[in-house]
Amino acid sequence: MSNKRTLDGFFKPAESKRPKIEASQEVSSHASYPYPIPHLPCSITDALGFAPAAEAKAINDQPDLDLLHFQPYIPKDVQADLFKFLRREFFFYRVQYTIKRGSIQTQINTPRYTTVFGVDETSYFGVDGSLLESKTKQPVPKDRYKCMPRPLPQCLDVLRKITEGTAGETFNFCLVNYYANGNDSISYHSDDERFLGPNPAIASFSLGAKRDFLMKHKPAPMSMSEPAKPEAKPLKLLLASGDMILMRGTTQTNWLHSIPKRKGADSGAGRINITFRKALVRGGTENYYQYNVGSGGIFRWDNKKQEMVSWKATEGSPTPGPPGTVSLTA
DNA sequence: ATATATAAATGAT
DNA sequence: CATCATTTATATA
Repeated sequence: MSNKRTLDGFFKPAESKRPKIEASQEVSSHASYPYPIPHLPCSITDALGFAPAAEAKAINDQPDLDLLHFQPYIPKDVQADLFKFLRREFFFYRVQYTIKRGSIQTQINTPRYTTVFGVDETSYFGVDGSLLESKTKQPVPKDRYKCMPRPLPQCLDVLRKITEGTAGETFNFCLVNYYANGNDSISYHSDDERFLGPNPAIASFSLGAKRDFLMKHKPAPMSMSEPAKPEAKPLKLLLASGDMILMRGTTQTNWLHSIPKRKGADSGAGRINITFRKALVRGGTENYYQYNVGSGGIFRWDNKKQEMVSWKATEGSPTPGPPGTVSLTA
């Protein structure tokens, strides 16, 4: 289609206003994706060259705590575009399960949307997108994984590389969470799974709505009767769009963190959280895909409804976005 | 089975 | 009422 202005177009201001972000023609495709994911628009990629946009504030004045807070990391002028791009292009899952409370079955909707990319260090993706063994460079046996690992799409891989440079660490996994509103949350936990190794570094990005991030030291193991320890007050950080926190050292083994539910002001706005981490062994891959993808359906952002809607995997109807040339892999 | 994890429910300010 | 801290219930390893 031609970009020449027509008389018709002249009287349609909506047409000229629309493309705020230049659409990228290329996409990341992979057999494990429900549909191809567009590459990052170069306006965003270019701006990311200036990241980190601020020097980090070190937060290490408490026992076993070692973290850096970049406010922001993503340059201000593209932070909103990046948020919208990712929310629009990614496929999400809302893991649900049922439990019995007393006698009544209740359905639990995991209070956030999730999606995940990556594979642990024992494997990597070849240029054609196939999984290879790190050790032998041979194809991994078909039954090695119960899940189907997904390579990072280009748009995340760009961010990954920049983050690796800042952190002085390498990452092979990317977890993406979407907190649709103040009712979405995650309760206190640590990212201290064994498959991450002893002192995992985790880079966590915030985009979209501001949310509180609470951290508290793990309770000391209860010893016999005597020492009732006074629990220290949780540390509260307000995470804004474009911020990044790098958690390292002994932080994960000794601290818990959470995103609590929030009412009021920002409660209607969505927040995307992106974490980069490194899984060392197979178990990490299985775990992450099990708990962040599960077996439920796909959700996508509906710009008209301004909410996540379940996405029908009807044949051949891929992205609402522009069809482009297909790159072989991320 | 003991321990850990997670979200809901409850109680307090 | 919103937030915070604690407890409860269940699941899973």
